[in-house]
Amino acid sequence: MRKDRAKAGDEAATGSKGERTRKRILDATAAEVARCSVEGTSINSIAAAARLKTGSLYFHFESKDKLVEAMFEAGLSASLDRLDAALADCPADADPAVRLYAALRAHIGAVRDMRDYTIAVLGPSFPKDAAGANARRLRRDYVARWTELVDAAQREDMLAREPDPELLRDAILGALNAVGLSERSPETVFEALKALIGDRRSNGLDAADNAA
Amino acid sequence: MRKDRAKAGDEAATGSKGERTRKRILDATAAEVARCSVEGTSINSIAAAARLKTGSLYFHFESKDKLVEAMFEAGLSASLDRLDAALADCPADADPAVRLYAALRAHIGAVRDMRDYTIAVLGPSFPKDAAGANARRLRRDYVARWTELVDAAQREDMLAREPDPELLRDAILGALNAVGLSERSPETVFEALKALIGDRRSNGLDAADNAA
DNA sequence: ATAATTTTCTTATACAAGTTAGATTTTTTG
DNA sequence: CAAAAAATCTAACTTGTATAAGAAAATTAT
Repeated sequence: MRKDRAKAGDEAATGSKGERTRKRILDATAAEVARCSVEGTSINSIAAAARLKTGSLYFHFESKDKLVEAMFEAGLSASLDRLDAALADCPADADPAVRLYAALRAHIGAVRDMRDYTIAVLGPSFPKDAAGANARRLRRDYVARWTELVDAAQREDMLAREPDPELLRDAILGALNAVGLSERSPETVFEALKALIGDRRSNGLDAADNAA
Repeated sequence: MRKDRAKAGDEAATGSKGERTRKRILDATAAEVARCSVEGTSINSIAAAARLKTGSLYFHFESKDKLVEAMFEAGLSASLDRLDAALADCPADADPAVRLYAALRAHIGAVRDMRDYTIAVLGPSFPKDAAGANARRLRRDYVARWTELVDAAQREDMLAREPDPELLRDAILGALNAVGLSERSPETVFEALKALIGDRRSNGLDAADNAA
């Protein structure tokens, strides 16, 4: 009955007891879902990971589906917030490469800081079709940001113009997801993606590397 | 008790009745796993999709795990065969771009011709750690081919040299998987990937587009 | 066609998962 | 500290799932 206020990034042991265990349950859900995908995780394992008995979960969430959905929403809205913050840091009229690189770093940073949530949400486990209207909307917003970035990059000839922007966006996000979860340092991962995506304007050599 | 002979690409209604239903079961498994991931699919739904009663599956496969594993093996070995055939068609000393593009086309073609198997195997559902030693070996072989391709491309300066080849390979495969399942025509998909990957030697304009 | 064999169906069992309701404990509040 | 509220536990019930064994049907060979 209580309105949600818990975000995925917080760390301190703040809020009432209820809010704290609610957060613990969401964290546990993210961890389990990241490991076993949504159908593969039982509410038993979630409860165990949250140091609760199975039935107790139902005081905080009315069903497994609602719980998973809440976890998705928390992860997605945190990722989206980070992305928007990063984009707000560089002016809208900045070079598309700068903005695109900022987005790459934001995504990689999100993976680093909220690994389980990110894997659950952006990674293999996410059920593109099920997963509640709210989560779907957040995810649509997230990829919409990338569509804009790619589109702008194409208009400025940073990226090839021929391919459909949405196809190119999916390819970039696919690469990002595949590599974002790697063990390497965020910088290494970022450099690899930058090298893959490239910049048609700077022929051969790299030049535009001025990010926030 | 019968040695396996059914591959994933065959289409004709050939072989004894047992082999035909065995194939039907594998197809159904691929379809269900592609839709719901491995833990999400019940042996009931597989049986239904194969027009059988649940118990009858156990005449052909001794357990759900073995069945899923057999499906993985069929899909992987078919994909690998296609990739190797495509690579055999262009000489080992061909330009790395030509070989890389051939591999891209082979992968996209595999997705097109055996959609469910490919989604199950290369897509989100595949359990990287579980899934039987045999399937794991096949998958290792598959990505190994790509490592070689990327490595060669880096040596010839088609791709940037700095990024770790395995990181670059993962990024490319990630893009490939994300976009390979798209509804667009294989050519469109291929062109988008080619544009993303690019060729550092042909600055700006495209030139090397002579594939098998 | 008849027998042998292969394939499929039926039925039963055991277990795990999601869920609920009520008792019990903990936390908060006056 | 006592009463109210919030949080957790216990112990069931329900359903679905994987699997096994034997009967029934369909295929194949003779």
